[in-house]
Amino acid sequence: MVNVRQMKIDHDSTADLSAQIASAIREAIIEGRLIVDERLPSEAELAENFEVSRPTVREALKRLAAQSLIRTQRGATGGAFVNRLSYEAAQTQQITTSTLLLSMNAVSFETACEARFTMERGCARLSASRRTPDHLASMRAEIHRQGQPGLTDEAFCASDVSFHRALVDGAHNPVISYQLAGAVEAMQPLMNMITFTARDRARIITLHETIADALEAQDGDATVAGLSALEAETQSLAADVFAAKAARS
Amino acid sequence: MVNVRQMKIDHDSTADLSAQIASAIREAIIEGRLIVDERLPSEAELAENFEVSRPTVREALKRLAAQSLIRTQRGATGGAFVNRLSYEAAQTQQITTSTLLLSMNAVSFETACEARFTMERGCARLSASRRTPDHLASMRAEIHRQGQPGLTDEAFCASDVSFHRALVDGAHNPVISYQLAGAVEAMQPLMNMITFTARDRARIITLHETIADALEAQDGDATVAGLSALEAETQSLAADVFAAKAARS
DNA sequence: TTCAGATTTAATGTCAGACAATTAGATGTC
DNA sequence: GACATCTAATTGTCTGACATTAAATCTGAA
Repeated sequence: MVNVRQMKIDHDSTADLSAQIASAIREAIIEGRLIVDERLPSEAELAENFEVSRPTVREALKRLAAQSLIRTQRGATGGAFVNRLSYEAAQTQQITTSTLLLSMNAVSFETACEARFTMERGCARLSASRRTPDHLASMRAEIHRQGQPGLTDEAFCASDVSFHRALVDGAHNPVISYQLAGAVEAMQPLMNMITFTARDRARIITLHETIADALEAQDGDATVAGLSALEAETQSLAADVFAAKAARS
Repeated sequence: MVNVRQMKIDHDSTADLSAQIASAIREAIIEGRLIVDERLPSEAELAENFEVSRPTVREALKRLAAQSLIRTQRGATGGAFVNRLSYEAAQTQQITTSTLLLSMNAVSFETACEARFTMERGCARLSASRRTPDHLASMRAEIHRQGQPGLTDEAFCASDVSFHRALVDGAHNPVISYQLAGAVEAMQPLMNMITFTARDRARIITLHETIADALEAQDGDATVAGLSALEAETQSLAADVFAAKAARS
């Protein structure tokens, strides 16, 4: 099972050697030829096997480390080990990628918002049937926070994100939570561009309460309806804000 | 706007210098202090600014390159440039991460399958109202392929994935397509563990036809119902297969 | 004047060798 | 047996050099 030692790369290719090496090892991990917690050969050995220098091997390993595919440990029994990709690490990456994707591609608020609510509605029924008192309590706590005077717009948005994540987590399916984390969190920078008047906040809070009530009653249809109403409210609010901005400039 | 030149790191920290440098630059990109296509200072300059050697800077840049945050170009006017994260690159990353997450964490077929169908149902209504003849044609083509004799199980699964991606793309929302790509594609390795009898395939194909018909009729409710039936069928099929496997061992 | 080709130059890509820092385990001492 | 020390293996970092690439510049001839 010392597969890494048989891997070869093409020295005549124009591509970076470190990129090629990283790809080769990445493939081995994805295909299961390298299993979780297995130790890779030392940097010196890898350098010899691939017939490159140690710095080149190190660049390749750093690429893999950036994707959380490996971790490194110093010392006598140290080395590079295949990492178990945790839900947490995967979520962090997902959020970073989603956030950048939205901010760099001029994705309209409308499109991103629609995506988020569409997927949230998908898990609304599951959440309605599985939500625990814990999740309800988190949601109620966020609603309460949202109503407090003196709250900045940014804090209001952050609380909104927490509210929605609690809703999603209520489905008790870690894969859903992971997938939706990106969609929910990536909206925050876009939401932060909006100024919420007291009336806006009141309307949103009322809808949040409607949704929480529906979940408490384990009423899937009502939860979906509440989310749709919230989407409509959010979209119209954003449309007003962006129209005003466009008019000013 | 030469912000990178003012960034500093903590040389006394136990953390890798290259990781610190990568984080600092990553933050700058995420926060928009470095904009798309902007050129970073040369490796030599970065080394001087951060007070580290060039190899250390290079390791940091490779980390960022692995996340598609930057690209590098050789030559006189070359350097490292902030990358526009494309939907394509983001999707590739998402699929890799999702696939690894499922394979490394012993996620049950049941959980992953539920996640996928839950989110697909979310976008079913959008797809029903927006699908184009193109999408319908792709789906019909995949259904036809699935019915061909001599098709391997692997090819059957691949076609199933294509069918579902066409359904998702029918929503005409790139953010949804991106988010669901991971959920849909990551199921493939799990599906590949199943052996499909001719009768199994026939049942699945019938359900696929039901779904395609519902989409063609722009009937959201029927699409959702079709997906639910397909989920039930898939789950019971998988349950049988895994029960048989457990009994044999 | 203009264009093709050679030259320059500024970058990244790669290499070799060295030393520092860290850590597990072996060794030795009380 | 417990504790301190030494040893060895490994990653982290540095220095300096050369190779490769590609844009910009210069040069000379049509």
